[in-house]
Amino acid sequence: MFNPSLTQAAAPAMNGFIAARAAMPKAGIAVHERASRKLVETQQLLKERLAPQRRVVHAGDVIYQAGEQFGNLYILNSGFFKIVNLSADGREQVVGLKFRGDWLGFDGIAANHYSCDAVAMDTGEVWVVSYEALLAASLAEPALLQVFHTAMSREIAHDRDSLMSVCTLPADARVADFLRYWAESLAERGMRTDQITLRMTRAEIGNYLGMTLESVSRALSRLARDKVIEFVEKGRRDVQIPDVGALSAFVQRCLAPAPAMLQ
Amino acid sequence: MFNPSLTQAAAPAMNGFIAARAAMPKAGIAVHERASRKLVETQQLLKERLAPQRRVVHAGDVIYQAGEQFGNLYILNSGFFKIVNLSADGREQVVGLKFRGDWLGFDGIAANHYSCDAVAMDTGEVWVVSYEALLAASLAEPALLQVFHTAMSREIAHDRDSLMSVCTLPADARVADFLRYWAESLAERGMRTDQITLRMTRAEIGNYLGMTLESVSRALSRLARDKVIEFVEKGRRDVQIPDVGALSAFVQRCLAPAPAMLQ
DNA sequence: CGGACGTTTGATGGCGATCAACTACTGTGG
DNA sequence: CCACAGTAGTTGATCGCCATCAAACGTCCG
Repeated sequence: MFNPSLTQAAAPAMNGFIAARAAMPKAGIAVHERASRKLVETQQLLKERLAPQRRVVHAGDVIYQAGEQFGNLYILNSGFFKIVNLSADGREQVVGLKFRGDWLGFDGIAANHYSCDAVAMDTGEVWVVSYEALLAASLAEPALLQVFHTAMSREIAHDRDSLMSVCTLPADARVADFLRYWAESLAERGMRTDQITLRMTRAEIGNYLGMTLESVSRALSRLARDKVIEFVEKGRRDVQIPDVGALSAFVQRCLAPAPAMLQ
Repeated sequence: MFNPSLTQAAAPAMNGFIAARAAMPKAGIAVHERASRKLVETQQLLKERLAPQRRVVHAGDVIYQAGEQFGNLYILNSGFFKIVNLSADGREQVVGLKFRGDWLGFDGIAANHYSCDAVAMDTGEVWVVSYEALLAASLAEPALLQVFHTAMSREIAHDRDSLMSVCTLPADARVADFLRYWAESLAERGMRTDQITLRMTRAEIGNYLGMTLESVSRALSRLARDKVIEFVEKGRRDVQIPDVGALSAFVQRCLAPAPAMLQ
């Protein structure tokens, strides 16, 4: 893992757009406010036009599982979900995390059955929408289709980012990037990000990031030692993140080839 | 990498459906014929209802790149593409491979600009369809929408499988699984699978699989030594795969904890 | 023919997996 | 209330896979 190998074959034509996004300063806050408002609007639209069945879930509840007949899409109104992929030989892999406003069940459309398990990690509420009903309703309200496509598109884009993290970052950086992602996700939804409660065990985080629970634990200890995060007293499940930017900086530090001692 | 760690936390409730799919015997051929026919029908539908602009591409051509304004979706009618993700700090990662019938550009819908580069790896033809035009046309022909959603859904499902491979398989198995995926992709499209031409360098394959080009090379040598694949004389770019099943078996062998010498 | 590029193969080292021991929190029953 | 599992997390010691470095070879193309 952690191979800048392609770079040695194809020169990385550094992209101005991408670089600009990274350089984005404190404008992030305004961006998050806008995103958060948009989310509320979208949820409102869905509620009005689809009148979805609401379903309360608790940690451990499975909302659909691999192999089950497809039919519904689920919109997460509160709580957290993990998406778990299963292989024929019994391997299991956390392939996604879902927050408020995210949709679940897209993977079922193509094959007409779901290909993953969707498991609640906390108390929450999901809205159940039949795929057929969504299509029908979107004839009257095209904005529904737009919302639906946007959710799918976001999922695709994020899955690619996940793959990139796993393929190009060393273990410590992956954990830092994971925390950054989690904090970003909360921020976009207008939630606090300075103190977050990880709803996953070290084993689950490790599985998601392609490493062992011990490595996750060590990485977190290292992050705490470097004051990038801080553990809240009594219980290592809560993490304080004074500065999300410090997490990004930590990732970059992991990628830096050598400290460049002199000069 | 290569961690069955989650299993130690959450018992893998082995899923009958998944197991059944793996056990699928020679029925695969019929499945592929059906898929291939379906593909032709779908392409026909798209051609008739959308009258897409056709564009011939050659190896190296970039059909869209990260940051570019979104507007079009692209349907691959022939040839091969790679999708390359770029990070702000210059890392680049091959996050997807596209074959005939696949769509490109979904990642642009959400943010209204593409987030990856789409690069041709061979001569081919893509059909250019404006997203707006697609939505408009699908009012008259709902089947278009179904085709579109199916393509997105398949992409999501496959991205998850990729993540699982990278996270749970050791290097040799990843390469074997990659070849199996490539052969499967060709088979589904009615193409020959016994002899395939990899249109990627070892460095590109390695990048896609999260390992170095040297590891890819060694893995291929090992596969050849075990007679799972065979190199065609003159040029290590062509690979013969006498039996795709042998690749799956090789993956399982890599996962098997110990040879279990006795008994 | 020479240079660029892709590939193979060997030698070595380091990151992270594995194994193991210990601590801390939680809930259960005496 | 405490004893107690049982679960989750931390930390250390060791090992092995794979990255890295290095050298050589084959192929392609000017």
